[in-house]
Amino acid sequence: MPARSSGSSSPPPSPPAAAPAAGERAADLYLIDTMGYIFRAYHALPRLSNSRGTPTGAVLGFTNMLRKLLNEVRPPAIAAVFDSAGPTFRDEAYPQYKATRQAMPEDLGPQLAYIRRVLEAYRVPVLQYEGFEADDVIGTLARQAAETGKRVVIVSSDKDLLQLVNDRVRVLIPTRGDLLAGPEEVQELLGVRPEQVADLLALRGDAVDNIPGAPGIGEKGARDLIQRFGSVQAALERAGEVERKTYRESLQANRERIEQSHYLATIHADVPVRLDWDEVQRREPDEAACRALFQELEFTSLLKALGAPAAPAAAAPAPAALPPATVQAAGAAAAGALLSGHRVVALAVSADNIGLAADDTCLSLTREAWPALAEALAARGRAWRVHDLKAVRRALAAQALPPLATAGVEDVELYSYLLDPTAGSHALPALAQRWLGAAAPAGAGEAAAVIEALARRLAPELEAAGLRRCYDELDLPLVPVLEAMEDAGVLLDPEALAELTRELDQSGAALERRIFALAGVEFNLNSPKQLGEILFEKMGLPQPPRRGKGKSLSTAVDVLEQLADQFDVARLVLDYRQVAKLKSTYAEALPRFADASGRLHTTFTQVGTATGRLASSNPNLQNIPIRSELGRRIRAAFRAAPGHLLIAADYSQIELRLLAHFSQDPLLLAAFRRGDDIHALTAAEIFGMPFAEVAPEHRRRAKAINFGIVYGLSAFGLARQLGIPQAEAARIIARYFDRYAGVRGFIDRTLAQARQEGAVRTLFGRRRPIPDIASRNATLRGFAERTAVNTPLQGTAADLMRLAMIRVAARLRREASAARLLLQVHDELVLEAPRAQAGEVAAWVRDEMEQVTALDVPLTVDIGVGPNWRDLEDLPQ
DNA sequence: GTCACGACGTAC
DNA sequence: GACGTACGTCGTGACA
Repeated sequence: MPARSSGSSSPPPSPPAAAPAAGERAADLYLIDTMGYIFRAYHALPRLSNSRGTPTGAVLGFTNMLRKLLNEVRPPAIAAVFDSAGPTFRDEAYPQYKATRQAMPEDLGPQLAYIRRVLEAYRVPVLQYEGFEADDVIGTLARQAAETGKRVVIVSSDKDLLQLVNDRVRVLIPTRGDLLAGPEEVQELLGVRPEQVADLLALRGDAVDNIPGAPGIGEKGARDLIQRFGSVQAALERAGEVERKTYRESLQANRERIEQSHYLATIHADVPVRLDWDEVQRREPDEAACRALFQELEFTSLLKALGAPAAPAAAAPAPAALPPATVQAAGAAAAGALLSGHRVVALAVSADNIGLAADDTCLSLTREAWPALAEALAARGRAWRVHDLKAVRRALAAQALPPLATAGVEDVELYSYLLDPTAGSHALPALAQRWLGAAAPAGAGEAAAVIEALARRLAPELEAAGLRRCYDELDLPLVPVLEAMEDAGVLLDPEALAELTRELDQSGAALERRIFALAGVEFNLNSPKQLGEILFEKMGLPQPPRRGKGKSLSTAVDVLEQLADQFDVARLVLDYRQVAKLKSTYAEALPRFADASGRLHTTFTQVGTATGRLASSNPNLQNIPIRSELGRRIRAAFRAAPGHLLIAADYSQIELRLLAHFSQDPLLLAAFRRGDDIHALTAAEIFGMPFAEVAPEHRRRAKAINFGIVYGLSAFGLARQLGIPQAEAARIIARYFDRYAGVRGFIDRTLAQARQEGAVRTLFGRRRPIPDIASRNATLRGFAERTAVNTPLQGTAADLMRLAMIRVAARLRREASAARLLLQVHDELVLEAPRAQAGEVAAWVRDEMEQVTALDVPLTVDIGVGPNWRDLEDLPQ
């Protein structure tokens, strides 16, 4: 199989400059869904025209896409497919098909002739067959090519064509950042397998293709139904089982229409056309014809590009060496040979597919080969290379294969994250593109090959950047800890939330009535736009300074707070907002995530933040309310299991302690060593008063300053936060730096280092690039500077917490404890322990956390133990 | 209807 | 211009 060339032996520059070109020979044949693309380009671009008034926007958009494809991918064979000019068999089957399709916009029609001339100038053959639509022609040609072992890429933004995707056929979606969709991406994008796309569209409909779909069933409903029943036919037959009335009745009442939709959505890959390889071989563009055409259209930038010499080949990073061909369907013998011949093996596991790679071989395993893999997984002394270890371990468990031991694993996702946490996606296709200049892998064998190549490519980078220790001691060992926490979940009391929902409903409705009465009109209270107009225009409240570039009047909490004393309506809106927020985001939403036993399993993302913190989603359990009394009702619904207690352990003032450590400021160091109330002390210092005389208001302002310092504060920001004049804020800040000169020094040193290295680091060496630190744009630079100051503090706190979690998890195992880690909320850990052991576990958890590392100030941990996440009793030191 | 985005608000 | 890091909900306007 012609697959990839092994490419040049010289590695790409490091890190890769700009956007690397797509991999050479990512496929053998490229088929463009021409009209589909043109419609997108037409709508996406402004209505350009040349000096004679000829509309040119769609032509330009199409030409740019085509040029990029030809130059960056250099397809070996390519064709632009058009729909039949006359009626097709679908029109005959369903006369109403396309009957309602909107007429082509009047300024698009004339552009089609130009687009054909563009294709002619670039010498890209046009395929158009009377009686057949482009989709069916593309489907047929792709099938024919794939059957002979060739790889095909379809260029289209039409969801319909995703049904053609398989191991050898992928869809390049220009409107989604040139996503190259293989079977896994289709699953990710649509939630169904490629062969179910037509079923999905039959229910959901597709306006672009004029597929009506089932009324009342949208994207989500269609996906759920197809996932549940497998096909539209099954969904129709078993419609009676559907709980949701809208869906059930729509299925039952629209059977014929849905079946028709399915027919229309199904691509017929068996139309009588034949792929002629000679015809589609790529040829060099006719430069003279391009030049003439671009002159006529007045495409000056394209003309300029033509004039320039061809891009030097060295500009693009050479593709890294990838193993040549995937041996499809490798049996036990091939797998056994690979495994016994290599100690280090890359492993990719998807839903039901497993790939292995080592050196220059990669395999997609058949079921027969799984026992060989199982044996290798269970053996010791082997080093595995993977992408997303947590997911791989889960996938193996789902297939009842032995667990993958964590030690020694190379996870290229974590490598990528450590090398640049801000790099954007760390998903495998993105890494393949970014580091190898290769297209997204299509099957499990190829995925393993890409992982193998990435591991070889990134491991030296990791060493060079001094990040090996972070990987070995923090990021890798954390993986199984997070996996266990997600698996454990946390018990939710749905009745408590149902009761709260009822109360919130009532008070929300009452607040709404009172607000409407004051406003004299009913409107959508949830719309900031409408609310702003009512408050500041109709009711004449003093208008806040308009924020940002938009002309909307801000109704944000700090604006309304200012008005709340004077205008009842502002207070009522604030109260309504709180009620609405708690109801929609928490009280109603959380129970929907609970499993059959009532537990909530979040997903912790280890590579989701710029600083090294974790992120939590689906549901996010790192932003459960705590500050207001009503909000704490939500927290009270997080319960310990029967016979158990929750233990919450949080680092006290960890970022300010780190500030003391980094800055070596004598006042801060002394304060933390004495165990002072740091905010009260700051108040005494900046307001020049004895400690004993500090009033709550002083402390509040000092607390805002302390937080501000950690966030890289400005006088403007502090003024807004405290609602004081900017000049006063500036005086307070000046006074702070006067008293805490060490902090000034820390900020200056950090900024100097950021300017010099273009990056900042945490105590453990975790690195974050700060590219804008040298920007001439003052806004960008200011942002970069604040980031540079904040990241070492926030990031070091995150590192310490990672280490503490690893230690706590290790001790739980060592002691064979029945307690479990459940949640992490940045500076807090939540555990669940049998009642009898809770006190003892709490005591040693505190100890492990406080002793996690030695700093120049003590770390202190506050511990609470109780039946739920709100009612916690302090465990004294 | 779908989608992307901004406004807003919750946490640390 | 707007003090750091996240994620979820809602409304909106553009596109279909």
